Amino acid sequence: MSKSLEHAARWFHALADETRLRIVHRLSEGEQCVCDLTDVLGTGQSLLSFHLKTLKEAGILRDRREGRWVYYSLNLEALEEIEKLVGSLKAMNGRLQAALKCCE
Amino acid sequence: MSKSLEHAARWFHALADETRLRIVHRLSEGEQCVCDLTDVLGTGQSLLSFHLKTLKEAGILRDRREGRWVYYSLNLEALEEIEKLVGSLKAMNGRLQAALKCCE
DNA sequence: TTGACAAATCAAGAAAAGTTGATATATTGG
DNA sequence: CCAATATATCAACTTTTCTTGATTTGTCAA
Repeated sequence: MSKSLEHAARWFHALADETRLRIVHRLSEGEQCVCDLTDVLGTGQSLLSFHLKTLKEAGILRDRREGRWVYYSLNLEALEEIEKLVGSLKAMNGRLQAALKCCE
Repeated sequence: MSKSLEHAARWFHALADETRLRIVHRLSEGEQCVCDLTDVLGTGQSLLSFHLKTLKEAGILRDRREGRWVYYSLNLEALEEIEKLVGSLKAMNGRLQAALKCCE
């Protein structure tokens, strides 16, 4: 755990922003090119680029260039790891609860 | 989803810090009083208080006063919701993949 | 090759979050 | 009630992150 803390924190930080969550949600429908994501933000293109970079560097998105366009998609492995991590945080606690329940 | 985005972002933000993850990890062993958590941080007590507050306000921790001491514990429901949320982000994508696989 | 479009990068400023030390509040034991 | 201990809050400061507009890079089509 201790070594992966930094990594985990980076994951959560990447998800800790409404706009980025909106992007991830959009991409959960499947791969999309940047140009199709522009409407997610009311504002400038550079900001979208910034958020995409943040998510990509955290390992949550992958990108792929195809001619003029760049396509982004979710990295499902990362999301799975995050899901497991969250699960593991409550896991031990749950076990303790269960253990206590049996001894009431 | 759209209405809960802000809430979700607050959850992830609360978890987007190594120290707070360390606290959560500690608490996954069960409820602990603040005084037992002081060693999680190398530094001052007010900082610990700040991080606990951040986690509590995000709904991830509960607190309970018992005499002079305040005990913090995980809010398992919140962690479960977070886990489900992360799962749902990859879910549709997974379904699409599965759907495609069957038609190869 | 040039012009047009997609996307990334950069620099500068604004906003938010983290950190620190000092002080306040609450509770209990003496 | 007073002194001691646990925890929270506050104000000031530092650091990080977000946002914007301008510039750059890459790719294609004419």
